Amino acid sequence: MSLPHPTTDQISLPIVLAVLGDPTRLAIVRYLASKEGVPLNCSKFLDLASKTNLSYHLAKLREAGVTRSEAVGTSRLITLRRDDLDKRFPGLLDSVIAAAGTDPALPAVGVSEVEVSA
Amino acid sequence: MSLPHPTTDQISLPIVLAVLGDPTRLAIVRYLASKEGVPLNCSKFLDLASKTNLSYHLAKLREAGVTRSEAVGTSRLITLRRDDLDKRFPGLLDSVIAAAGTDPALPAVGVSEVEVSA
DNA sequence: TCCTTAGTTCAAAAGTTATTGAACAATTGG
DNA sequence: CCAATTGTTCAATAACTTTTGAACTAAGGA
Repeated sequence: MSLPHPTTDQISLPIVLAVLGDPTRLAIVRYLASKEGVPLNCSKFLDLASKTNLSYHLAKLREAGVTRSEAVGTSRLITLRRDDLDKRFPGLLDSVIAAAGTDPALPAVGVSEVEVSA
Repeated sequence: MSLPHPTTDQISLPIVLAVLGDPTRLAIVRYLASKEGVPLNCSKFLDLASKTNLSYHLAKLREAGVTRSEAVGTSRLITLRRDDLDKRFPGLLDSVIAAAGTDPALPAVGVSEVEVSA
């Protein structure tokens, strides 16, 4: 870990909700959740926004305590802070992700990599 | 009912999250949840914001589908749309309200009316 | 070393949301 | 009818957020 992250008890509910209230960031979180445990780098999200803009949104997610970003070489490995979020706000992340899955207005997650290694 | 409300399936997750991400509105929702079933009028929230500003925030909550506002005389009776939210996004409202209860950065709810009729 | 890849930073512009006060409308009680 | 109560609307402003492009840093491979 290298970049500044809030500790678990510094995570604030209104900030988490506001951060997840942005469609781009919600899509990022859904994608991370669908690949739970697999650290992803920013390039995985380039279909969602420009590189600069992604940097901005990923920083927001990190600063809110929703994701963890670890610098590895020139990459940032990004993971969901599921354990910490579950500890701090039990059930919240699960219900948000489940809700996103049933909101027909939101795009299906992970559509852009249809069996890449088939 | 008189003012425009979205139907249950028009309720959008990012909009609900963004609306609940504002501290004033989150406080309103927590208060409504603590008085579940009792319709409240705007004056109950005057400690949270000015009258004009409340009108704005209550309209946001209504337009997002979080609350229902019914015009009765010169009052608006405001209730949580718990049934609809639970149907649309199961568990979401509960986990948000529970999370708000355990976030020490948020004020305790319903403090300003300490047994009014004691 | 030089080039490429991965991502950040900065400043500007664009867009959105929140807050305010003054004026307004509608209902109710005297 | 008059006045008070309840809440809305409007326009202005303030404050924030998002998006952009150009310039940058840092690591890794040839």
